[in-house]
Amino acid sequence: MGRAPCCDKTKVKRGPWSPDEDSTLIRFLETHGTAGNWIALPQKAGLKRCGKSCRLRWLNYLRPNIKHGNFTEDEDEIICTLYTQMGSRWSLIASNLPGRTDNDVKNYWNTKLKKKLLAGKVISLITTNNYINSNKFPEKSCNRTTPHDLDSSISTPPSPSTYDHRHHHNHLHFSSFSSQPQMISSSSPPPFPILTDHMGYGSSSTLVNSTHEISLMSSDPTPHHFSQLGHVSHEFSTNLNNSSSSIFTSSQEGGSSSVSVSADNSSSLAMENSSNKSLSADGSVVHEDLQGGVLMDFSFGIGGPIYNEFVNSSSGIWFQDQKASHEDEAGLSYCCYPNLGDHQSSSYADTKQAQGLINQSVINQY
DNA sequence: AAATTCGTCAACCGCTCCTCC
DNA sequence: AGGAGGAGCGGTTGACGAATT
Repeated sequence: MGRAPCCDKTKVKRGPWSPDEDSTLIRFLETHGTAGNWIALPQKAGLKRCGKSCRLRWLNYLRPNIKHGNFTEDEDEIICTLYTQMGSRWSLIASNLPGRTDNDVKNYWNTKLKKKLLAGKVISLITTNNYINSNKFPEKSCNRTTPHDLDSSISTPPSPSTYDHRHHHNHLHFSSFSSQPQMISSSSPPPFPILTDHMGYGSSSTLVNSTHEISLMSSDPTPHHFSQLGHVSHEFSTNLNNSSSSIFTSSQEGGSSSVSVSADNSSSLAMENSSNKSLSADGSVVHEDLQGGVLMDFSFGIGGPIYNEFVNSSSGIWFQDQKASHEDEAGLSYCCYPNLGDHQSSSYADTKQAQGLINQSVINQY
């Protein structure tokens, strides 16, 4: 037997509030206050609303000194800092931002700040890693995020009791497949840049090894079997000892993506995409010089921009498509597992195959 | 120009927390 | 101590305008 609902849902009005309702609520609250009982308030005020709805309307919209929109850089910073420290405790975070409501902060985080931070973090992460000149693979690790843990790829806030600030310094933290987030520091220097692109529908990837050779890998139609392509129809350079080399691949939608890899001592990678529209709206990062990191895939032609994918070579990062454009693509995720040797995959057409492969490999190897 | 997709955000839902009796 | 019920919270939904195809 469940708990009785707070009001009769069939007898209360729902949906957007009218100006009349707003003024009725404001007048009542200014005169009487809540009298410590929101549930009884609508009846007293003459509103055909649920008490909870009244409370929400007042707290999030009508009460004095509410600020809407236009979060400042300072506020961004506060939100990011507090989110890192305490997670999605929106009311607590909002209490540090005068005039902001928990709902506002939550919406802002979910719609804008998360993406902004993600892009920034990726740059930050990549900037901290200098791995073109490294020639050793990191220790075995299985740092992964689940497709549902996009937040985790930014930084999974641990529970306050276990959080150790010493480990939170300019590294991404990943949670494993276990339901409980884990703090795993990506302290091992990543080995080599690895990039993948979706040349055609099958999985393909480009692997840059310690001698700066590039291998283009592709899966045949059979899952679990990857083989090195004998040849590729894409122009690429096999010599990264030059100060600058380029790899050209084609995106699925026909636009061509150009990745310039500079393998000189500065260990920088510059990337650009000649198909502007295939960049995500918030993908300005691809125009920046990235230190020792490689952008994976630029976009999929599935009806809209997606988050750009990056890989930190010591840790796979899962990125999830935004809202599915097509039903059967709902919840797609892309993955990269640099620590699994040659097996790289990100093409959405075989995500499930890759996932199966990766999961098996993980079981076998870790 | 119309259709489709995306982004935003107010509002809702259901759960836990807290207080009072 | 424990049960009832209101308050508070965080996740999610859905309407709607904007942007894109």
